[in-house]
Amino acid sequence: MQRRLTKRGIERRDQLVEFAAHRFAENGYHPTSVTEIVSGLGVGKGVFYWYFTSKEELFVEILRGAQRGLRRTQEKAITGEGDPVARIELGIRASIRWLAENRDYFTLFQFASSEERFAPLLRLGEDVAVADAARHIRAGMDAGRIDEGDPAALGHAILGVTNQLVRILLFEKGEDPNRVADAAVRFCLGGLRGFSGVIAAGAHSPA
Amino acid sequence: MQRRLTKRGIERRDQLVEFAAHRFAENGYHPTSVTEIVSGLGVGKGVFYWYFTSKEELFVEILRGAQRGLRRTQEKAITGEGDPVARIELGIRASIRWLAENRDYFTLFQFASSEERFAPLLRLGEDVAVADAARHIRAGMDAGRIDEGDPAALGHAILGVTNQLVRILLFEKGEDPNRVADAAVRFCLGGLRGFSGVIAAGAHSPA
DNA sequence: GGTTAACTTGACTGCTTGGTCAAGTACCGG
DNA sequence: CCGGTACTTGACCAAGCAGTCAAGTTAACC
Repeated sequence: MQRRLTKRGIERRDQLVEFAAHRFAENGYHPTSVTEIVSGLGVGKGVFYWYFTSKEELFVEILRGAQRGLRRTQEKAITGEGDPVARIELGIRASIRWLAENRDYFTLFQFASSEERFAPLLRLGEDVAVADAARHIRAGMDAGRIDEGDPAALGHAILGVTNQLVRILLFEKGEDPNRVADAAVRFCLGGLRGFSGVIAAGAHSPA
Repeated sequence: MQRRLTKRGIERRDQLVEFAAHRFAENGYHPTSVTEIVSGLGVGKGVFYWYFTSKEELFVEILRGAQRGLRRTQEKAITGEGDPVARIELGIRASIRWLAENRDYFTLFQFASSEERFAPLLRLGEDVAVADAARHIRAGMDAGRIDEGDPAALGHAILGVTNQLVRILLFEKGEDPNRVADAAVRFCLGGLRGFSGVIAAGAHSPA
């Protein structure tokens, strides 16, 4: 049950969330202890457990908040745009911008998707994002602008490109977010247009 | 220094590696203890430390072995193919097949890329894979078959699509690996062909 | 100023871990 | 068959963890 927090309590709680998110991203979820989090803020252990029932609850809340933030950013970016393909592009650019500004959350998403206790939540958030994208992809197909295919699968392909280029070009090579977005948009829109026919002989090898 | 192992020792060591890889994938690296690994095999703790100096050393060895296996599979798949675009397709298909057969390693790659002590090794393996792909991409560009762009970035985009579609369509939805490969190849070859021009007005928002 | 509840401290507890090591067993070569 | 080395056992240790809680502090309301 949600306890009533004062202004001071809300500020402390937000501080814990923000600091913990950063430490989890820098150091890993498991290697980061509750003691490290509270020591880093110069407070006692009981403060932590006043606001959260467990370390895991805090982490789940961080993930959920990040997912909401990303989704809001994408929705805001495409509102008012009539062309479905342009909406897809704006969505890609918005998510890349958000990820550029929220590197910690990006890292936490990556970790969470590979640990069974958090993967379902991550998957849920991805499904929401992909369902959002799939609507625009379907609209683009109806307009004859996008090749036939499974909109959800295409949405996931876009997600895969975005995440990988953000991780490599943005975070590891430090390239300009706009250039990273240009590369992602180019590849993804080309991918949505598709590519007919199988080229390679023996591509479907016998089982 | 590499100690001399007997046939029995080699078999035990391989058994530890294989069982640990599975447990790490199922349960997470950190939540899986050395005790759990040796109990699962019905042996004592000392066996583990006879072959490995630490839990971390075992994990690193598992990652390296998996990376070698994936690379060998891709190289075998494209050997003898003259068309660079076909080589790219065959490489994508081979990696999807290998990942389908080695789900545990896929999960471990995902985890490792988000933890700072393992991310550099993962990144190294990815760089090798992408450098391999970039050669074919460059050859395709020289032949006028692939759009201009940074071959390494395009290689990473392919990696992103492959990993995401494998995780979602193959592992979570259980689709046929060939269909997953078809979707990946289609999107990637379309992406390599590129997509000219920026569509959306205001795509480059002011900072 | 007094009362109350939110907020805070940090010692403490029970538990688990990674890693060690003395002693025992198995196997192989001479 | 024996000696030597590889392999094995599992109790033990030091360290650290997540989480608890009695007691103290702060701030807001009357």
